[in-house]
Amino acid sequence: MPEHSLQRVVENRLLGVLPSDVFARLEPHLEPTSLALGSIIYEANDRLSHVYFPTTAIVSLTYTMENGASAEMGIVGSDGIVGIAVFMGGDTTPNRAVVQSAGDALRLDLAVFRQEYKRVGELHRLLLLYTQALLTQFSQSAVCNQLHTVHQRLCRCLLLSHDRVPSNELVMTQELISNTLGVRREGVSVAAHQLQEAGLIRYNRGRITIIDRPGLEAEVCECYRVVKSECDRLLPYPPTPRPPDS
Amino acid sequence: MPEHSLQRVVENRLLGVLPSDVFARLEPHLEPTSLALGSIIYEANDRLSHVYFPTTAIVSLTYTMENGASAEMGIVGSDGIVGIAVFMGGDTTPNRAVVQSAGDALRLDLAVFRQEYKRVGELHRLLLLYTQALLTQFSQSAVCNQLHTVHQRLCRCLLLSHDRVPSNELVMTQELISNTLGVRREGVSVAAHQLQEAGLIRYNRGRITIIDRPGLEAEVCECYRVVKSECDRLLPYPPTPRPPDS
DNA sequence: CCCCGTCTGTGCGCCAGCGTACATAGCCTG
DNA sequence: CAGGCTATGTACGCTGGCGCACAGACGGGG
Repeated sequence: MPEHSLQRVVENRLLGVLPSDVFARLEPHLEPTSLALGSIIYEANDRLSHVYFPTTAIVSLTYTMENGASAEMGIVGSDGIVGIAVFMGGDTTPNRAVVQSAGDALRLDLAVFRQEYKRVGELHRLLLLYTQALLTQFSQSAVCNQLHTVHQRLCRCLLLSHDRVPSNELVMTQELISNTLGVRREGVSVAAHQLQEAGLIRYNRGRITIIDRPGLEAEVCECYRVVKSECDRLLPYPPTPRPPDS
Repeated sequence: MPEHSLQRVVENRLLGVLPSDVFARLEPHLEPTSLALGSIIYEANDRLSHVYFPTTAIVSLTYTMENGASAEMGIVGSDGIVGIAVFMGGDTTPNRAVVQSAGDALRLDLAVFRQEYKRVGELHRLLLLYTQALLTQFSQSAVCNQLHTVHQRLCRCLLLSHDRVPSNELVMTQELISNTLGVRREGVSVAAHQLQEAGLIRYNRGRITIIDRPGLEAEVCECYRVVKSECDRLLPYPPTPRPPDS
């Protein structure tokens, strides 16, 4: 059996494209963790003790205002890492990380992570590329929030989430979605209802099933495609594991 | 005279905090350029030949939709660098860089820049810190665009611009501001009129003068403070040159 | 099996900002 | 100094989304 067989079953895109020697150094320290819906990985200005590589969970990066209102700037799933501030040098950020769809992640101790990062090798390179992809997410959120309707933005949210999860079912409530879109829960309710009427999704008490993905793609604004294609351009899929459309 | 005397008169925060040996290597290649109002430094997906360190100009990073509508995700002034994609590894980004307030910049050839960056020294460290500050700008734009009024966001735009320019006068038209805020020009017109009536600013055909800065700070949303304090936390001012409040 | 907490649906008055259309007012140029 | 271009002011009807107030409706626990 090939020495990197373990790597193949690791369903995280960043870990999946690491050279096997780098992965081998990290692998003993990767600790499986399950992330519950709505739980908070870090608060604004928290110092982290670990970084997280989601596998089936989706984590939403949001900012919460003094008055309690909140909005999202980007999401991290099996394509990325939670905790970029620890390698960008600032250690903390003003946003918080909330689990938006329940699932699993691999967490890695900060000391181990930093040691590997300092080698300025492939991990370093990949993380900066990922950070650029995240920058695109952030910027497109700014644009989309300003120029598009709740309906369009809900489609974007569903598609981005679907891309980062292995199944057709998203475990997320309309309440949580409204916090990330920065709109009222009722607004999400009517928009979701329309999508269900149109036969694009089905949902029930916190479980959303994507039924007609091409249909959603037809309704979504160009922001989704910009983020998606930039993400694919910057971080190719792993060579052998599960292809994107399987 | 100290060997880094030239550095002191360089009114760019990033260049200003470089160790003098690093600056000495770059200095011969820094080429003064003047940036005209509304001119475009790079288009979406352009490959750059230089990076730019603004000194008195302000550059707005915006995305333009297929239908021509646009919105801003962040601005770069004397605190930063235009062209982060060249060191993040992606080479291009989906946004464009437009000169939002006329002024000057120092430009640096890409080959020279990359050579210094590859040393993974102080320049490398500072650029990643700056990128994190920019990430905060992007994310706060996403939040602010969703949750705040045109009035508040105009104040934010004026204050962020004022922070990045040595004088009280901003050379920018309401038309350009409306492109960055992603709203109608008429909307900017009424908001600016209110600020003038309140005695906070004065303006005339593309020239805006900040009269009452504390007054603006009283009207702006918390987003401004978040960006400002994160920026100051991550990138301290140069030790000796011009203090921030002079 | 029933109860209660959570999740979702719906209605109504309100307002910020849009789209459109046009008016005025500086500045530059001839 | 006249004419035209650019920048700014104003008005009006329209609509997306807000705030609020409830009304179901599903599902897990006692």
